[in-house]
Amino acid sequence: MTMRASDLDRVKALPLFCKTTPETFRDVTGGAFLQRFPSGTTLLLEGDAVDFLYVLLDGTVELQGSWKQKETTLAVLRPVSTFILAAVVLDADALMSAHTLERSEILMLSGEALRRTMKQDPDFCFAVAQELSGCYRGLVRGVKNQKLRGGIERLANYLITQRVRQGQPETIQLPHEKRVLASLLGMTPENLSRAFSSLSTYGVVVKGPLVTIGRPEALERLARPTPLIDNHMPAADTLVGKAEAERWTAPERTYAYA
Amino acid sequence: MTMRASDLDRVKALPLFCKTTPETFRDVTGGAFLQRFPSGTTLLLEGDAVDFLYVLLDGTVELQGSWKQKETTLAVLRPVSTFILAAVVLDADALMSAHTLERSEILMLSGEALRRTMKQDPDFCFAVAQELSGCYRGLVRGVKNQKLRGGIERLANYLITQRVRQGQPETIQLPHEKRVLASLLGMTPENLSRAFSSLSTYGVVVKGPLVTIGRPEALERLARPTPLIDNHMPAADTLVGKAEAERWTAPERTYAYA
DNA sequence: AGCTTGGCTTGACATCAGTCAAGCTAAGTC
DNA sequence: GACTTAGCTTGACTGATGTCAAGCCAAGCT
Repeated sequence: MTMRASDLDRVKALPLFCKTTPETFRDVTGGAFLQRFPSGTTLLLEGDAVDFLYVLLDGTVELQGSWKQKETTLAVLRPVSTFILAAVVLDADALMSAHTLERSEILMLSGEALRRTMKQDPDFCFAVAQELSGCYRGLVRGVKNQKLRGGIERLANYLITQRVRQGQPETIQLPHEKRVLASLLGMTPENLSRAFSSLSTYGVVVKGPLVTIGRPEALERLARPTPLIDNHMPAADTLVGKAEAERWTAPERTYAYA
Repeated sequence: MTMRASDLDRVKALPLFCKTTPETFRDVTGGAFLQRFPSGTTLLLEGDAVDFLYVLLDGTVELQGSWKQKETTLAVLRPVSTFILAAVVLDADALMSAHTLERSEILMLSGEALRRTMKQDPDFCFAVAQELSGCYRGLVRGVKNQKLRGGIERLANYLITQRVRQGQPETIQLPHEKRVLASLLGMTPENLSRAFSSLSTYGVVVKGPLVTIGRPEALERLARPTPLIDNHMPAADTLVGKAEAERWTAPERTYAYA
């Protein structure tokens, strides 16, 4: 409940809000409240009515879908991110469940206020539409990744993307547990292990959460990343949303393939 | 170029436009033009800049993604549908290519005009946001379908969904070639054939494009459809967009499973 | 009618991915 | 420091899916 001014500043800096007028921002954040959750808390279950737009300010949140005892990770979020925007806009039930992977701080904005404000402020509404477009395109990339590539190729591309986001170091750090990564990549933990070991041929060495990419060129020849699937936007100090990430275009690079 | 008044009426009836003022509708459709394409025409390639919002008025359009000589079908559209809305809103490159599967009539609306109008008319902008949310949720369903179910289960659920959309007849008609269906379901044509034959155990009989579902209950026990993945909205006479389909909630039914 | 074509099917095979069970390792506990 | 636990890894096995090649069938053509 206690909300620091700095928290609101971080929300205001989100692409969704960074161009809104102070009045609109006040309207949307009106009945908002900040909540802290321990690790492993379920925030939302599939099928639940969605009353709030969630903004992750600190910690990690996993979005997952399930069917017949099986579960799959659809996304792993890090601060600062919003989630379940689409369900809020349509005032519909959630299609995925959300739970914390670490102790997290989450700001909850009234969905009703958000919809009302959208109808009043066209600039804000446009920002929402842009954010939704970005989310949509992120999912299109995900479907292509899933349907067109095999497990090892997905892992190889994941590593390359992480390397770019972390500033091209020789050794990158996996941002979450391997079992979560496996689920995100659409494979079992056992298979992820095997995929890692088969990448040793390409100079990849794993040591706990640390992955050293000895020969990036070799890995890229296998992975064949393309801007039409992989968003290689580097991590910036500026906060960036799904929409901005989608507007960004890759610099000249050796994408030799269609 | 020749555009019938009835064509515009059908566009106006789309959920995107059905609540807009005549002025806004005129603004958006201002520089629009209608074009006819033969079967097999490529409308758009992955990576192309997107200058228009496309509205399919007649025929069939396939959206696909590709990587390394492989292609996969992301959606098959029938009239009346819009496509590549997200790319238009962000003024970004297309992530999927589009081509006609039949002779088609397509209305092309200026993307620039659409974005301009969104910023002027909050109600229209809201309708766009709703449509985008619907598209997003459709993709979430698609990812869950792909990652959580096996090939046979995907086919079984596809058949059940078609049965609902076609008004629960005993025999349904596949709306497109089997090779397209295979790609849509994320499998090879060979495997689709085998999947069909393994469904014969559940009362499914295939005769060309006609599929008879002899024991729907048996098929449902295998398929385990759920409103969190499958959108069983019945085909209505009223034109329906992605957003409306998402707002619709399933009637009481025997979803005995989580 | 005979021919050609494209789409679909079938079989044999190779490859890939999931499952089960056991063992390893590192972190936290007492 | 020994114990416990959770996460990860490894191996053997099974089942699912892709690949290649051949054959079938119906539609359209000459």
